[in-house]
Amino acid sequence: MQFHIDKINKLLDDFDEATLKALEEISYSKTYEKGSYLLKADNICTKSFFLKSGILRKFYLHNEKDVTTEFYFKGDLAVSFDSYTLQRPSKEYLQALTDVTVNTIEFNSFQNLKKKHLQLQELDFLITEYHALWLEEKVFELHTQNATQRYETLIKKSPHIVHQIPLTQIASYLNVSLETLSRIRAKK
Amino acid sequence: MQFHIDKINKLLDDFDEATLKALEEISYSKTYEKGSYLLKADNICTKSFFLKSGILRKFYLHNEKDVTTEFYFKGDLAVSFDSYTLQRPSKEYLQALTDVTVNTIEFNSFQNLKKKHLQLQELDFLITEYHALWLEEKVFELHTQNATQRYETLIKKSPHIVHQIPLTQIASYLNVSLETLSRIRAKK
DNA sequence: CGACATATTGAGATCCATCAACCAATGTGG
DNA sequence: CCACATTGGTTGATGGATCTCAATATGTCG
Repeated sequence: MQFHIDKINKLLDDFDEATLKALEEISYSKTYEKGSYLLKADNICTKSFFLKSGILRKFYLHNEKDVTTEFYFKGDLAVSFDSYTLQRPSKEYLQALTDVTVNTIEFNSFQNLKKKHLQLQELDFLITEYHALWLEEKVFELHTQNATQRYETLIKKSPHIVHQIPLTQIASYLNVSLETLSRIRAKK
Repeated sequence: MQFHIDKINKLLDDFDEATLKALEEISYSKTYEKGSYLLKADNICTKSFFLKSGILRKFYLHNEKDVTTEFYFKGDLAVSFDSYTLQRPSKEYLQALTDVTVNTIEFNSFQNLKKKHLQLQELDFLITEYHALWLEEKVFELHTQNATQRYETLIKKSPHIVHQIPLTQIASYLNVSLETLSRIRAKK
């Protein structure tokens, strides 16, 4: 996985002046207050959010409970993937867990820019590949690990999550009840 | 999802003569006997397989049991995604469940061809997107559905799987024990 | 038919969700 | 600055879903 991140960073380092400038021209900075929504269900995800500071979470509602699908930190790129890709209504919400500053790029602007800048096509491709690899790992973990193991994997991969985010949301991210997660932690 | 498949088909319909011809030149047909392996774990997945006839399955070993990750039918494209993408050793096996005929394309040949043919870049991108969408759906199902519901979803989405494939493998695909799946079916 | 793979059924064990009570920390209105 | 509400977390008891182990049945093919 790290290998793939390096690939993306290398591409970014090699970006043409022109490409960089064009990207800057279509992106704009925005801040959101803690608790507010960058995207709500039933709306189309027409923007991508590059997180400059703060924490985001993505979730959907299922049987009146929320299921957290991702946390985003500084440097992460947040979208509701299927809504963004297919430009259809989202099942997911994007919410600010803290005050947040993002660089925003409109889907349409980016698509237009891609036509002129081959490096952006490459970038988009690598990011999509990365997302798919990430999802494969997630499915693998859901298939092979129990609640305790999933929690341990999370700690190993993203120790910062455990320190900055309420247990309730971590539990829903791990697909475990709050109580079970609490017990898992008590055992150590 | 269907929308995205249509998008891919439309692109294929619009392919240049030159692109089509180049593709044909680097692909070759091959047959495998029932039970044989197109890819084994620890090897790098250097080929993609376009299935012309027969059935394939993809799986990995975990605690001495196999976990089936996918079935492939006529018209499907089979690779071990992370091994193919990163060109690193595979955790997964690709096995012929029946006698099988595939069109094979080498990873390297395809990458070279992509440089010259923009339409192939587009195709690769759309296929990767499709794979990611597919995985998102799978994670969603694992999070929200119990064994019975997952089985029903499978029947609805891929009724042919249930008729042509041993229960043992369907069970491991659904992440359910053989016994539980057998009971689920008995209840109907 | 006999042998081997595949599927069904039963009984007990295990993991985890749910429900409910409780506690601690934080915030808020009066 | 206190009383109370709210949020987040812990703990206990119970039940349900599903796994595991074991016995039996069914199917298939040389």
